[in-house]
Amino acid sequence: MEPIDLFKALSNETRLNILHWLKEPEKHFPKQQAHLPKEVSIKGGVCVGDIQEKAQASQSTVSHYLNMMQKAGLLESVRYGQWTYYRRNDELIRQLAEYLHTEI
Amino acid sequence: MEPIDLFKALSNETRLNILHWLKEPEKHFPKQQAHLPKEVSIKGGVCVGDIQEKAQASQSTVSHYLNMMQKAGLLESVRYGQWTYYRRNDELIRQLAEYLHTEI
DNA sequence: ATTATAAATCGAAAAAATTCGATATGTCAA
DNA sequence: TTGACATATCGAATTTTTTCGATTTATAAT
Repeated sequence: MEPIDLFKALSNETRLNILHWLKEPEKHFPKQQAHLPKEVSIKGGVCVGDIQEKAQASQSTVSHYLNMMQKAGLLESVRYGQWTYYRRNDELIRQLAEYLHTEI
Repeated sequence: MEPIDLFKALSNETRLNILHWLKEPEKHFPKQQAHLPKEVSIKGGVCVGDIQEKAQASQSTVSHYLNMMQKAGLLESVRYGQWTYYRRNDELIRQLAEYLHTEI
C-alpha cells in the first residue's frame, strides 16, 4: 500500500465519484453488465464505457483515471471480450481507513 | 470538511511526515515548546522552526505546507509571541477516516 | 477478410502544485 | 528605537497533473 499514491488518486472529484458509484453499481449504473452472460458475471464490475458516460469526461481521460486508480490499488479489473470491467477493491479501502487512524 | 482538499494535503511525503510527527510531538521534537512558559503550554503544539528543521525543506515551503494543512483542517495553530505553534486536529482526521468507509 | 466497437496508449497544451530565495511583517530584547 | 529573530507572503522557475483528440490494439460480427 502506497498511501501517497492512494491520496493522489482520491484528490479528484471525478475519481472520487467513480469510487462512490462503484460502491452501489446497480444503483448508479442501471444497464449494468448488459454485455455479460450471467455465467461470467463480475460482481460489482462496470465497464469503461458506462463509467465514462456517467463521468462526463473523454474516453481517454476516464481510461487514464481507471488505470491510475487500479495502479494505486483502489480498483481491480477483469477483461471479458472487448469490455474491461472495473470494480472496487474494498479490502484496500478498508486498509487505508485503518492506516489513517493508526499511522497518520 | 472538503475531502478533496484533505486528500491533496495528504498527497505529499513531507506533509504526511509532519502529521505523523505531530501525533507524538514529545517523541519527535525533544526540545519541544522551549520558548513557552508552562502557563501557556499548547498541548501537542510545535513551532514552525522546529518542524522546518526536522522536515529538511526551506522555511517558506514549510510555512506554506502548514498553512495549506491548516486550511484543509488537518492542523490548527496558536500564536505565542513570535512563535506560531501548530498541532493536529485529531477530530477532523477521525472524521476523514469515517468518511472514507461510509461515503467512499 | 473486412468492418465495427471497446478500451488503451500516445503526444501535446493548459492548468496546478512544488519549491525556493527574497522580502515583508510582527514581536522581543538591549 | 534599533537590531535580531520567527514566521508569513511574494514572485518566479520547475515539475507534475489534467485533459483532450488522434492513433493503436484487441475483440467481435458480417
